Amino acid sequence: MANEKKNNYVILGLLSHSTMTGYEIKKRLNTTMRLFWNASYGSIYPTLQLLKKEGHIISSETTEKGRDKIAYMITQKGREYLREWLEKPVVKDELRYETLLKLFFGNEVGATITIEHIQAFEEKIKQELPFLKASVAELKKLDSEIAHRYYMLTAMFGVKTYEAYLEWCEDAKEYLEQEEKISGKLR
Amino acid sequence: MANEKKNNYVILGLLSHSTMTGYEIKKRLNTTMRLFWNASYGSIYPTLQLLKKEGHIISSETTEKGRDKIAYMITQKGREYLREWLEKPVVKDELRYETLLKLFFGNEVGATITIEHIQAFEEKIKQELPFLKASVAELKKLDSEIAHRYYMLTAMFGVKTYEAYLEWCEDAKEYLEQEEKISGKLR
DNA sequence: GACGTATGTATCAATATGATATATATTATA
DNA sequence: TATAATATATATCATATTGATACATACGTC
Repeated sequence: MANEKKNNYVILGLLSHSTMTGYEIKKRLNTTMRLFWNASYGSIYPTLQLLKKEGHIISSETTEKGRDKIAYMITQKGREYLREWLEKPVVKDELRYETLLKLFFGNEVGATITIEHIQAFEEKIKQELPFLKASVAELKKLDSEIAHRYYMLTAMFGVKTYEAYLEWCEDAKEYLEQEEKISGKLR
Repeated sequence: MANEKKNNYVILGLLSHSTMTGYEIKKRLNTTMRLFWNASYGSIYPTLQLLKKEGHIISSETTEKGRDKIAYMITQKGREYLREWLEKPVVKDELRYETLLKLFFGNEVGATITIEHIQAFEEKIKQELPFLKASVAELKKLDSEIAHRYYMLTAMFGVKTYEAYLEWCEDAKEYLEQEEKISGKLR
């Protein structure tokens, strides 16, 4: 098996929820899904064209007030292709924390700079957490609509992990501040 | 600015710790760093050749018992190049949870299959967590060696997040099992 | 009327993956 | 003691993906 082209499934998945344009797909990835996936325009538009050629989706072009837009809809064939993949076990979760990478090599630049990286990470998480919590609260109200319950799972995941991140940030900063004192004394 | 070529820094970072072969670099990524980064042979070997050409590393070839190996060592220039990057703020942490992706589209295949994905995720985490905890315990003993303290930070991160993952797995399964009952009744 | 932001589609060089090929060394197993 | 499996070691390549950029219209606001 060659390279898997996950984008096929990401796009089909979103189109299984509703008809969308490429632009709207990107917006979903940047909002609802930002916690666990991303894809660039450079992969979205070509993939849409391929999926269409393969009969997994169909398109309908409209001109709204002078601006062209192409909305895509999943076909039965596309739905089956998606399901096949969804039923297969997960191959690999792929995490690339640039923050942790810089931390891991932190000895090269010292505790002060490393603490700054942790601080920046903490601030970003603190900023996003309230929105995640608001999502969970709102989704709770829509509990009876089964489709929303799968979104809920990912939002719950976000809250749990983000809270763990924040706990770690405090621990990590404290741990490094000890070092700063030690190496400060030695100098 | 074009594409950043993070592999440059990953490799230089590892070589800042000690002299290594390409194979050893890959092994580190698969073990110590697996929690937060990965890179393939297909990028490691070409990058080593490029870094050498740019004077960021030097190589020494040896033939040990008929098997060739090329060990790479970081230069002063390489160290400065690495430091420059380490001092810059983090651009973006990139998380691609295939598990969450399949969950998010779970409505297409239903609760039973989705629970299986959660179960598989949980088992993987449960298997790895003890090793992470053992790392933390061992690194605690080496506390006085400052270089190890940065590794410790990432191991601590692993323990905190993995424990959060496990809590979420229980919540998520319970949440979905409710649905199974509901839709079971409706059928 | 000008400026910034949002909607919308598209392309491309640079980068990275995953598979595969090729060899030798070491360890386990029959 | 053969032999199979696994570990060490380097390398290449088709395919996938990013990040940047280009182009154009629409809308809000100062």
